[in-house]
Amino acid sequence: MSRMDIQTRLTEFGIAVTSQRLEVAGILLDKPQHLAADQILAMLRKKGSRVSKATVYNTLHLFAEKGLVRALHVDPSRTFYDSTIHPHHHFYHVDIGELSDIPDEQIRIMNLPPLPPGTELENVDVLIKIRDRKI
Amino acid sequence: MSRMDIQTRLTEFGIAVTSQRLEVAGILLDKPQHLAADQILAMLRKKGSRVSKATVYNTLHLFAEKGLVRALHVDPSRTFYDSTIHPHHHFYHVDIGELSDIPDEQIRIMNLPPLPPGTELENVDVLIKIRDRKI
DNA sequence: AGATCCTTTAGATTGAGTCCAATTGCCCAG
DNA sequence: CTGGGCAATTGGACTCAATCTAAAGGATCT
Ligand SMILES: [Mn+2]
Ligand SMILES: [Mn+2]
Ligand SMILES: [Zn+2]
Ligand SMILES: [Zn+2]
Repeated sequence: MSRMDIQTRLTEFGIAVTSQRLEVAGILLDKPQHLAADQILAMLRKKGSRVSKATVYNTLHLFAEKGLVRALHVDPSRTFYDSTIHPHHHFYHVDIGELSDIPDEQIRIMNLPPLPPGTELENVDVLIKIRDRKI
Repeated sequence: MSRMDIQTRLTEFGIAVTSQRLEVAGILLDKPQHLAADQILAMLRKKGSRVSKATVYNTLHLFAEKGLVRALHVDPSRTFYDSTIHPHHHFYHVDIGELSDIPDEQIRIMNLPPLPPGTELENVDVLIKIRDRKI
């Protein structure tokens, strides 16, 4: 995704463009992936970028709030940000703590229960936990 | 659940009985609920119990490992322990950060995708995120 | 009693995430 | 241009769930 495309993307989602936001988006939106804030910060630093930790966190919160990326709470120790916003579900490989997208989008949930009164649906997450097969 | 029942429960799950473990189990297994370690610690302290923080954490880890309770990673800030181990799914009310069981157990997932090679299924979690209805 | 082994404990430490007050940078009115 | 206004950024202090450590406690056996 080119610098220009990213700029357009931010604007589409109602996010004011700044150089720091372009840098963070440039890393996360590069491909379908799940990255934690500290991983993004490390990648920025390796590139020689000087974006601060506070800004990385602020920016990811803003992106998630505006719907440009999706926050995932799976690993108990940190929040992952998903560059894919098209609805999809995940495998979580518990032995290695790694998250991957479910290729088959055909998962369907039958008999969705009635929601508690006064509430509305935000979204449905299916998380399939897998582990190494023990022979 | 009586003291004696809890004792039996621990033994069934291969957990050596100690007074601290009975106290922690006494609180968590009291009813179907989702509690974080610090909530359990606070409840113990209010009762005048002297179980240490380290023991509460050790104990909950042990319980989850042995299958007596289930750890849930939903709230990004802490781990909740579920006293219900019968397979079931959850609502997560994002506005108030509260977890509740889905009453209708009839949720069914169709078209479960093939697992990555060399892995086996551990379990499937469905998390339905809900929020206050905006009029 | 002593030896062995598991469990508990206080307190220090870790680390993701948040907060804050000061600074920077951008945009526009005069 | 110029400087006032305002959002965005920043370093560093701070929070707090969770973990670690090394010492003490407790049970069981001989
Ligand atoms: Mn957050
Ligand atoms: Mn844990
Ligand atoms: Zn994904
Ligand atoms: Zn539950």
